[in-house]
Order: sequence, then structure tokens, then C-alpha cells
Amino acid sequence: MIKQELREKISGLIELPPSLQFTIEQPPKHSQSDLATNLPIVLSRTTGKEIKKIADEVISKLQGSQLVEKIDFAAPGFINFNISLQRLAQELKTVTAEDNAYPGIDSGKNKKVLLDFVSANPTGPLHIGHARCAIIGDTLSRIFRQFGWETLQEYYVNDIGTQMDILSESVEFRSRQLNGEKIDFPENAYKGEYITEIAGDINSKYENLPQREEIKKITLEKILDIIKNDLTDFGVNFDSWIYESELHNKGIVEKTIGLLKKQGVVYEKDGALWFGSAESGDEKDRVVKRKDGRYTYFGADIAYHSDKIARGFDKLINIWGTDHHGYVPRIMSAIKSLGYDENNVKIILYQLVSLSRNGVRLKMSTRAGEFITLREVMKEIGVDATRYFLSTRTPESHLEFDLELAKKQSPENPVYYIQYAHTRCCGIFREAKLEPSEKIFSGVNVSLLKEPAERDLMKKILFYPDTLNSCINDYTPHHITTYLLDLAGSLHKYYDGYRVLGNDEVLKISRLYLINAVRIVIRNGLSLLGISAPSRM
RNA sequence: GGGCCCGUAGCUCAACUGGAUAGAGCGUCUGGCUUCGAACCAGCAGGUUAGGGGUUCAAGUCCCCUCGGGCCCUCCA
Repeated sequence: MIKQELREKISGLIELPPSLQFTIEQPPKHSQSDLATNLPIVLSRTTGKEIKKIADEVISKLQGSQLVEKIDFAAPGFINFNISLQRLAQELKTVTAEDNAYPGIDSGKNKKVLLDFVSANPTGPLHIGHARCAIIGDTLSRIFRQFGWETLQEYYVNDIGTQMDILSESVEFRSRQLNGEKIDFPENAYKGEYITEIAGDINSKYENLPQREEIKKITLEKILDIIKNDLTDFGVNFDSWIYESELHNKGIVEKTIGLLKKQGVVYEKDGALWFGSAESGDEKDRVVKRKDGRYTYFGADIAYHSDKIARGFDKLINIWGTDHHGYVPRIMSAIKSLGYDENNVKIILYQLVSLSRNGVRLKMSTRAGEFITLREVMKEIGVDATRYFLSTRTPESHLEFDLELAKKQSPENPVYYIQYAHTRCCGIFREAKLEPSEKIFSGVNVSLLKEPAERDLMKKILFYPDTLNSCINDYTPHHITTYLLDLAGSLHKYYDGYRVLGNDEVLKISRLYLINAVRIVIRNGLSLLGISAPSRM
């Protein structure tokens, strides 16, 4: 990663206070350089040394470096760098060699991360809000894996509790109605069409209506099938499905709460058991076991986290809608009480999606059966465009999803702009009747790639690993989409301005070498987003 | 009433966590296919970063106030 390289290089040249924070960043366009640091400014502040003197010292020590060239001072106290052709060429070589595996960074080697996401109550098909969560989790997993992490994608199924009771009641009523009984459908019941379908299925399979518990089991299974199919077709695969009921049945809930009680962080009051979360930042203490003896959702969730911790992960990631933000302090408090380092827990909060059609806000209620399913969106907009749309915003941004707009814009969707850049790269090789291979690139001469557009492409390729690194650090996939759009733009510009398949054989091969690297990076980037990279469109 | 998040071009969003002259796509307008695919390129226009104050070499980014939008304040999940 180029920024890290430069940072280490500078740190090795000059004595720095150990905790000094300085930036390595991409400077604005007008600076005409590739990288910049604010080191002189910040170092001057702590040491009192003159800014210009610091800069001169760093600049003189970097002369002759194989990493950077054209090193300049810039007011009010930056140093600007250009990356050497040698370093740019080195990256092209790495890309070509590693191909599908690029970038082969193993910073996460021997580390395990568990991502718990979607985990929607199994009361109906997934909608666009769940899809946003699915995309954030799935894409982050892919990036973690790229960096060598072992990932586990887990879906926590809330298969007990009030919602499940109402759900099975809803199915039962629909079954009886279908059987000709004249009964009123309960006001608070689930009214979606899938309820009627499940009810119909049950009626056709059973002579007599099964018991409520049996109905619940059948309904849960059917709905989980729907959810699993939706996710699979959306390109999101879970490794593990864990059921709340099992945590109870295996006694994990009871054991965990018992342990906390022994520690003294769980206590009895008003006939219920409380967890003392107020002590570490929560508004108040929370009930984990009700007066009637049943554990709360929170009580079971503590057990779930205890179970996750026991399975031995270096990092736990939870992805929740912001409607759960009030829940964060109590679960973090619980995690601390369980003896797990809270710094290894990341709770990503994403803003809910508001759905509209032609600017008219649509209510999204699973209960009322009024919602657009993910399935419908995939069908109308397509998986690639939907995934792109959901990847391209930061999780904390409010997201307005207008169906008509999305449909209308889909032929103009930026995702096609990126994919088209990829097909153009493939098209050149088709036209040249060549397959990319080390053999055809043996006569490459990178120093022939001296057009500004070529340098621009090489530079952007070099920044790809840093882009992925930002995604990991910020826990968001959206940097990739911004990056790919930029890279695709550079490719299109180059394609329009220069001919790759010219008469000069060495130049041709060298340009093909560059085009091939662009092709690999675009394809690998799209792959991390779960988006296809077609060779023809 | 208390708390969290958001407000950036006509629209949808970026801006590398405090850096330099705030950038893309879409839309509008003007040009460009006899040449590796025009699902493209070049150019024009579009901004007091909701508004006001503060912190400092430097603020879209941090602090305070106001306005507007979303969400949460269950022995629900």
C-alpha cells in the first residue's frame, strides 16, 4: 500500500516524536502531484523548528529515492511527491502476476472475524432496507477475505417471542378462512400475501389444522426458505444460521445470566433480573429475565454474544439499523462484563432506507403487508445495479430509493459505465487476438508509457490496495465504487485518445500490458462488490 | 421533554476523519463515430457546503445556537 510505504520511508529518515500524527494523502489536482504530507506543519508545532527547515531536511534526505521523485515544498507547509515510474511499473508487474488474487495482502492472516448481519425477524420476505444491510455485510466480508481474514457470516434468527406468536396466529387464521370459516382477521396480524400462500400450503398438506406450535414451525421454515433464496439470488451467502431458541434449549442463556449474577452485575429487583448497564454508560439498567420467568430479547442476546466470544474471534462485527442505536450501550456494557475487549467489537449502524415511487413515499410495513420486496427490486432493477446503488453510499447517509427513478436511470447507471470500461479492455484483446499471459508480455517496455493518460492509469492502479484498506478502516464498501468510477473514467478517456493496437509492436505490447492491469483491477473490484464484470455487453 | 444521525450543484451522492482552488454521475446545452464497441469522449452552465457564531496556520469536517428531515426513549423484538 503506497501510503503506508511512504509513511514508513519518511519515518525512517527523520526523528519523530512517537505519537506524532501526520497525514499521507492525495493532494488536490492543481498541485500536480500524487501524494502529500503535512509533516512539516505538525512537526513544527511540537518541536518548534521552522516549517521550511523541516521540509528541506526531509526533501534532501529523499533525493535519489526509488519510491518518489519531484519532491516539492508547498505553502503553508506541505511536501508534495510524485511517484517514480519504477514504483508504478512494479505495481503493474504485481497486478499481472497475481491476477485474480490481486492485491495479495495478508494483513489479516490467521485472524478471524464474525459478521452478524441482516438477522431480520423471520416474519416475511426481505425488503430493500434489509438489502442495504446485506450488501454492507457481504461486501465487507469479501474485503476482509481479500486481506487474508477468515470470515464467518452469521444470521441470528429470532425464532421465538411475540412476533413469532402473532405470525403463526396470522397463518392459522388465514388457514381457517381458506377452509370456509367466517372469522375476522385480527387487527395486528401479518397481512402479506405470503401468509395466505403458506396457509394454503398447510391446508393442502394436512387433513386437520395442526396445533399452533406445529404451524409456527412450518411457517418459520417456509419464511426462512424465502429469505435464504432471496439472499442467494442477491449474491449474499451466510455460513451460519443460529437460532435464538437453541440458545435457550441448550441452557446457554441461563448459564450466561447465572455467570453474570455471580459477578454481581446481574441483580434481582421487583421480581425480575436486571443487568447493571447504567454503570457503563447506558441510561438505565435493563431487564434480562422478566417477572414471569421468561428471558428478554436482551437476555438472550447477551448469551448469543457470549457464545460468539467463546467461539474465538479476533473481531466481532454487528450491522444494525440506526433504529437500534439506543441498544448499543447496553450490549457493549454486556460484552465488557463478559470479559471481551470492547475494542474488538464494531457495531456498524446504517440509516434506514426510505422507499418511494415517483417521489411519493411508500410506507414499509411487514405487518400490514405493504412493502416492496427485495425480490421485486432485483427483478425491476437487476442485481448488479441494485448492489451498486446500495454500495455507493456511506452507511450513515439517509438513502432515498425511488423505484421509478432507479428504473429510469438504470440504463445510465454508473455501474454500466464501469462494466463498459471492463468490456472495452476485453474488446482490445479480442481485436488483437491475444490472451493475456506472461509470455506475450515478455517484451514490455514500461518507459514507453509516457502519455499523461497512461501515467494517470498507472497511478490509479497503484491506489487500489489503499482504497480497500480505507474500506476496512471505515467499515464501509463505498470507497470502492467511487474508486472504480474514477478508474473507469480514466480508461474511457485513454481509450478515446490513444490507440492501443498500433504499428509499433513494443508500444502495442506495453499498452496491452497496462490495459490488462486495468482490466484485472476493475474485475477484482467489481467482484468484491458482488457485481459481474462482463467481457461483452 | 431527553438522546442519536443527517442537511453539499436541478437530482443522486463523494470529499481519504482538520488540509491546499469542494469533486463525480445523471439531467440541460454545444461539438465529436470510415479508425481497438459512441453503454464513450471533449467543452459550457450549475455552490455563501441549511443559517448564524466560535476554536486555528487551516473548517463541508470540531464546539455552541437556530431551522428542517429521520430514528430511538418497553419486564417489544
